[in-house]
Amino acid sequence: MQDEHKQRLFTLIGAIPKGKVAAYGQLANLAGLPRQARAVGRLLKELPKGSALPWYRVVNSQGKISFPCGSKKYIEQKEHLELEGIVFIKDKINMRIYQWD
DNA sequence: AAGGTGACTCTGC
DNA sequence: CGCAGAGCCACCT
Repeated sequence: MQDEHKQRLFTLIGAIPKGKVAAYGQLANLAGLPRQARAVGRLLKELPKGSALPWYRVVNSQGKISFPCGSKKYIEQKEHLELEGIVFIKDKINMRIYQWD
């Protein structure tokens, strides 16, 4: 993946408003990378743990967290989101309401 | 160089 | 709502 695209993704993710979320595929599209939702996931995976990027505002298209329910990562992400006012129902959120745009 | 993998997504039952 | 199957595609072996 090109550096240019990585930069665009970083910028986009950093631009997600507090209290809103974006799907992997959505970000890929906005960055000019159609059909590369997985690339977004890879990028987030390689982030340093102390990154300032709001990686937790990225969920899958179903409005669910892409980690095994109950895992440490899962809980960490969920807490961040709830702290911003996002409400979980049955381990998922209402994308109609929270999706960025 | 061929095959496996996965922070994905869509469709259908 | 849940599970399965099938695309999809950059990376790693």
